[in-house]
Amino acid sequence: MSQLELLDSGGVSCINCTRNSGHQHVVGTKKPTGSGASKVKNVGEQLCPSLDNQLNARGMQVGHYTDSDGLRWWLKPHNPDTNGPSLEIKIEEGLPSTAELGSTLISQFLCKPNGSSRVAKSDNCPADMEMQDIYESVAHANLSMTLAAPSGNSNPFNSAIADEREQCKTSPPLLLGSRSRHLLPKPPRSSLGSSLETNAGMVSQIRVARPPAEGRGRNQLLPRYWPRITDQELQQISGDSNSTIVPLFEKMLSASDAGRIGRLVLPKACAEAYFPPISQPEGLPLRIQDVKGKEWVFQFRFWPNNNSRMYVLEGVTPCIQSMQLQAGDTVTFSRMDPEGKLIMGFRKATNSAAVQESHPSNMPNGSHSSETSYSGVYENLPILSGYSGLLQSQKGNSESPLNALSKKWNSAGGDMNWHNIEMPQKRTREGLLLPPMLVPEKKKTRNIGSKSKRLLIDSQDALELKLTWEEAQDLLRPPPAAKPSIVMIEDHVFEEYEEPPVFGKRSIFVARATGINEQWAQCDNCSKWRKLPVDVLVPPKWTCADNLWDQSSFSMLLLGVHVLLQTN
DNA sequence: TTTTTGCATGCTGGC
DNA sequence: CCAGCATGCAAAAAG
Repeated sequence: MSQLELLDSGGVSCINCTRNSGHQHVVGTKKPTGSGASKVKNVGEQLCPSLDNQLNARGMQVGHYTDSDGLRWWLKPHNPDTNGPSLEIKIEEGLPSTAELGSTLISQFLCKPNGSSRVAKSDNCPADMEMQDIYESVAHANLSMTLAAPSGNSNPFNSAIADEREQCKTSPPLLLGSRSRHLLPKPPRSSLGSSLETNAGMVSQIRVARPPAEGRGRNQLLPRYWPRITDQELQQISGDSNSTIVPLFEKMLSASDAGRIGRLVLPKACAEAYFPPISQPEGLPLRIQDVKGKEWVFQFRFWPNNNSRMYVLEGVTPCIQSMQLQAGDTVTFSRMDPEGKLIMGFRKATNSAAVQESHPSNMPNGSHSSETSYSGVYENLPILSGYSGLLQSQKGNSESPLNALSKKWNSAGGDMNWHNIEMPQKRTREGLLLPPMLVPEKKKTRNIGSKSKRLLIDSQDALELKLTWEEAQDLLRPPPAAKPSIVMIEDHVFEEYEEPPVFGKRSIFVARATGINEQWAQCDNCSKWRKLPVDVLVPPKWTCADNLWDQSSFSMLLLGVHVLLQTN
């Protein structure tokens, strides 16, 4: 087992022993080469200026989002310093899962009536044009954002590497010149009008997969590793300090990761992008602060593997145990700039079926969410709670969105099945046509393979669809010039925008409900609108006679956005 | 005998 | 097809 040494690092609390300061956990350091605990010591003062400072100075930091351009921000360069060094945005592997799902879903909804993989232009669709911009920026632009090589030997890890001598000796200066940089977009913010702007604080809690911070390598991180962190969590991490928290990546723990071996396999691209470069298999000790403020030193190393490398963090068991993590939970890695300190957070997979067996969700409405803990703050972070909207058809025989979706879910040959809209997996539903987020997948990720021992389920997918709708809300906002017509549904006033961008046979109506926290559904029989409990799942076919009150929640309806699909 | 370690194997998803 | 990665497994080390 890994050695555990306590070295003087000052002011670090420790839960494995009762003392609160003056020592430091050093784990995973038993190394034949001697690059282990015995070599771990306090990192010296910064030897190299941090590139991140430069980046931050260029507005590249992600700690604070103030822009309100919506999803476009995600996918477009954000370089306020147009006179700065040459930047190109690189989106090599695709969109973040959320953006991918969201924009793709919307595009499928709105722009792909024929199931085309391309986004068709639509001159009578301003929103479409916006989305098309997004798509084209993604589809065309192999946007590579590379910061021109800065001078100097910047090292953002100077406070994370436990042994700076080894680092400097074995690792060349970061290949900053080749740093591929991913823009750090703002999370999608609803621009749904004044009624929602009053809830800006809530919006900041939207959990989105953020395109990761600038990395060193050229490898684009897979969206599943993109950090999902809310603005609120960022603020919790940074606290009142001037530090900027840069979400780096996250990883769902596999059974192996969470096992007793104490080896956390790191995604190669993440390791190479955000952790210090290592040239020797034994790697180097890496100092990481966990959510409780404790500092751990893990051995960051790699194994040769098929002419490649397999990066691992060794000695994570005590840390994982202290966080009470298990397979399916997610660990997150962030960097605190300008110190360059690595921060390790976690998010419990409360919506994991496997985890639920022992940790049923305590969400009062049964909605499944995830909880991220940073800096010792562990609390439920409601993901768009407090609002529900309507996702129902227009009156008459109009096909509800859910209907449309469910049909597609069950239509293998449909032109808008979930596979086509780039959900991670095919979405075939049985029984109640639940939205994907509410139905456990037989095979959600590669973690759930043929091997029964693999326990993981993907807690991200559910979130992704939710985010899809969050982004949908952002995308479906009416054109600025659109003037709403006021309609009354029951006693509630809706601003209904009926400047229908026509996509094939569908028209889109976006209505903004003002000040409601209710869910309404239209009876398929009598066409009358009924107020339903927020937590009720509304199936595609719903009549007043249906008793739905004890169904699980349907949290796709959020922010009071009323998305109406109408068949022309 | 148990645990740790280093590598191998094979599945999976992306290209 | 191939890279990535979860996990298996055997050898080495430790108890």
